[in-house]
Amino acid sequence: MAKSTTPGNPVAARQRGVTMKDVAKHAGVSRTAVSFVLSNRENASISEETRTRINDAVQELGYRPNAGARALASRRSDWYGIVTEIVTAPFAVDIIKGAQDQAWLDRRFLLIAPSDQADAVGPNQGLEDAATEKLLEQRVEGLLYAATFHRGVHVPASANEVPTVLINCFDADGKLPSIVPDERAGGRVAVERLLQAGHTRIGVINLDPVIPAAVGRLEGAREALAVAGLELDQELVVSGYATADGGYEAACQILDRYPQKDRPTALFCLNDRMAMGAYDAIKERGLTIPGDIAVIGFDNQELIAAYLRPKLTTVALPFERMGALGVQTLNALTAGQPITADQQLVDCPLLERSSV
Amino acid sequence: MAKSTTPGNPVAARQRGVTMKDVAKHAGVSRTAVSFVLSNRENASISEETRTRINDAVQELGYRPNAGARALASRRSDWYGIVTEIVTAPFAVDIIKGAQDQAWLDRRFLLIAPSDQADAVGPNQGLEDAATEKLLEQRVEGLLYAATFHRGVHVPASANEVPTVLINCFDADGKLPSIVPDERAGGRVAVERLLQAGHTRIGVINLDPVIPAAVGRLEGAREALAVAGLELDQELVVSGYATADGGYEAACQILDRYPQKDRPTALFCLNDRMAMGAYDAIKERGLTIPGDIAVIGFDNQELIAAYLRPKLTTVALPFERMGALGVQTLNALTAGQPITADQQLVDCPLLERSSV
DNA sequence: TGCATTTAGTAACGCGCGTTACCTGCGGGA
DNA sequence: TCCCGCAGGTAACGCGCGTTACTAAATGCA
Repeated sequence: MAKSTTPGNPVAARQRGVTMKDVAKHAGVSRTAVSFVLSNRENASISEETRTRINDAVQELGYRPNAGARALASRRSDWYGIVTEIVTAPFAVDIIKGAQDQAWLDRRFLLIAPSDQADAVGPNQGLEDAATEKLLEQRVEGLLYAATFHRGVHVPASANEVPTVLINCFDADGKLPSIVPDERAGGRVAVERLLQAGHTRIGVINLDPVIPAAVGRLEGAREALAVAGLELDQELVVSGYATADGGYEAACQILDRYPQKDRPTALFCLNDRMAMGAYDAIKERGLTIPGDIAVIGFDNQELIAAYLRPKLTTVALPFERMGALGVQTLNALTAGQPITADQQLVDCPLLERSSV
Repeated sequence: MAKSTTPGNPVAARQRGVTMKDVAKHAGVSRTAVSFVLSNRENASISEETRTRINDAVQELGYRPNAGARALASRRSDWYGIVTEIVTAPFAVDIIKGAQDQAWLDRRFLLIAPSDQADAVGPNQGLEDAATEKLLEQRVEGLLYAATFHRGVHVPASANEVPTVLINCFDADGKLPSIVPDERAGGRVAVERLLQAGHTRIGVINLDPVIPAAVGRLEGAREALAVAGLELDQELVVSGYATADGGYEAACQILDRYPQKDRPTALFCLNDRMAMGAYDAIKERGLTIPGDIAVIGFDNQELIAAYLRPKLTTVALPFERMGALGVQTLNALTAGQPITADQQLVDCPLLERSSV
């Protein structure tokens, strides 16, 4: 498909915007004067009178600056780009929200480019490369990469041309700064909450044990138990698929394995979807939440956690905050701060609802 | 990998971008020749030899076009803008995905600007106006407005300066084209499915009766019943808050009102969240789904519908398709098609799972 | 009065690119 | 021989703006 614009400039010609030149003519001054006033130059000497005359002209003509031309002349675009699979798999969409809000505050524009990358390792980087390339063509001053779940990733080589920050993922090559949730602290706070409610025998419904989320959260759980002088009973840790069905099955195993007196009185589900399944398993057995079994989740997926009955107490992933921090970090880097491979850990707050 | 864009001299590339002038010098031709080759001009006469020489130079230097400069010179940006509250309330995030994928196919870039507008009517249009303004400063060639739920909206006046299309909402002033779900057909298909499964006494858990979604879906339900020679029993229609709790209570009302033989054998829940609550009400009464009571939802909120047990049969809102259609409509408008206030209705497909 | 500042503004250049007008050779027909 | 036409380019302009030099008048100061 070639460009379908015919030589005649059909559409573009229709709409010619008001330029500085027009404003200048209308105000009876030079274009330079207009530029000075609009950019609020400090050591420009423009009398108060012409200044208002120019501002009036701007109002009357409805002048609107041309961001592209400005970027070209000033050699800075005020744009950041974010490459993300989140558009495809919207689980962590709050990252975008956080980043965009922060960018808006900082008078920057965030260009969002989709990356359909299903797996981090495979050579399916076509679209991701293309997205990065497209963003660089727009002359973004910084790049963000955001993943739907915490993991290591490889970024396209061309990302090295501008400051780059990873969000909810980290550089598998260990060269770029990143912002990730503090899974361990999250696991700790979850189990602390259960301990505080008097539970000492706690079942854990685990994710795939190799992913960073599972490793961190479980370690945090161990730490919390250790502080209370307890140990994590490996028999009470059951892994399953990260779905409601997986959670259901894992919960059944844990609940049916013991006579009532040895049965755990609380379940720590490493994500909310599995907690959703665990609810079913518990209710099926005629047990109540939190009376007989307390449940605590992880992720704070609103649609689940806030709508389960009883509402699910869970640990939130700080997506929005990570997004904002990403932009702030980019601000620092573009301002000249040296690039390091630091990992910023962001707190995962406990959200009390009614299941503990 | 074979494409060695950066390995040459990444540092130099960062400091000052490679321009056409550099490519021209490297290839020993004029800048014009480079421009002609890169834009694939048809009636330009460039020998095959210099053409390849230029392309080689592009590769070797890692030249990347400057989108802003190109837009400035050619007076077309290839950008569309989308103003949306979806970033804030990600329920309908698939609209963005659909729009972005389509834009990508059409070699256009979609700029996403957030609008924090909580209510459609209030004068809280500050942020929305600012977003529109910002997009126009980028010289977008068209605008999309996307809402999280189907309703009438007012768009900022400046939106009239470029072609504008509304998605999942419609112009309260009746002047702009819009793309909305065919709620009525969706309601029809849901009830048809229940009828086909043999249900004739169907309870309806309704939304706020005045919103377009409720009006349309209910009307569709009536139509389907009429075709089967049945009438909608108004006693069986219960409204509630659009939440799981609301659905729970409404379901309780319906289920407890009648002796078993008069009890409806199916529930049509006008959204999935309410269906989620209805599940609880049904299970609490020792009834099974779909054995004793069939349930059908609306919206296809994946996190709910795909994870409820049994999985929820529901009618999907065609967000992705609406997004894509929005971009396609914009393509037509920017290509010169006259602007009308047409409402395009998009089908809501039935998703069979296990609750009917 | 004489000279140096300061005030108030303007002319002109260039950012990177698309585009139009032009220029140069060369082969062929009359 | 002359002229025409065409392949194969190039010079030059302008898109809208930031920015640096420069100018011309008003003011300060001895």
